[in-house]
Amino acid sequence: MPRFGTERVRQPLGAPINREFFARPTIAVAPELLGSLFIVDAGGGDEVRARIVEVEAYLGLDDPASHAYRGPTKRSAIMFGAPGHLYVYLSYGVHHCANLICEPAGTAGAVLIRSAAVEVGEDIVRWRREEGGRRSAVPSDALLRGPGNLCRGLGLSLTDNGLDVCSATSRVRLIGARQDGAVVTARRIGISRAQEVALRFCIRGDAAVSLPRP
DNA sequence: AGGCCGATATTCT
DNA sequence: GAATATCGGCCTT
Repeated sequence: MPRFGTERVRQPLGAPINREFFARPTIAVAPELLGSLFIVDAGGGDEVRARIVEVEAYLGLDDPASHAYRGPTKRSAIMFGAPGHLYVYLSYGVHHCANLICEPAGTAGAVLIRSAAVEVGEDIVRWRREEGGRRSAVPSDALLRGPGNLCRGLGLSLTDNGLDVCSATSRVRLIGARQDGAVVTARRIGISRAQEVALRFCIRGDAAVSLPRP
């Protein structure tokens, strides 16, 4: 086994991200997901593609801000399961949040996808974010800004919980891509415990990153 | 530019 | 009963 935090799994550019990539320490996976393309089938042969610009790492039994902190529950058990799967949960009973499971099976960890920039399918996203029966008029950069908005714009909900993003036939997939911008770290958003650790990773200066921008 | 609030599922006290 | 990995609207500086 490689030592914690030192191993490298190089992603073939433009190719699907494989399970080995996710079966590593969450804290190593999180920043390397920046720049990757998140792909969601939209029905009728259409798809939405979005470039990930902001993520947060949520660790396991030693991270008080993680759903896995108190061990597996009905909701959080998936965080202890196989890597490369989607963990979608309902936040405040209203908004969905999407995560990618990391670490080998048996060890908990997940990366929360906080924000992305729409590359393909902007009109589909605008309709998903409709307000008052009309397509959303928010600026393009804000369509998938924030974890709740991201799930709404991509059409992700509890029915997508557990999807294998490493499967070529899955409704939700990922394509690896190198990102050239600088990665900036910051403290995680909206938590009350473990506030001191810098486990939020953003592409510096990207307009699709949520506020407050580091 | 920032504070308070309501909506409300899951989990914890 | 209270807290929470949120968001948009409405209010006050």
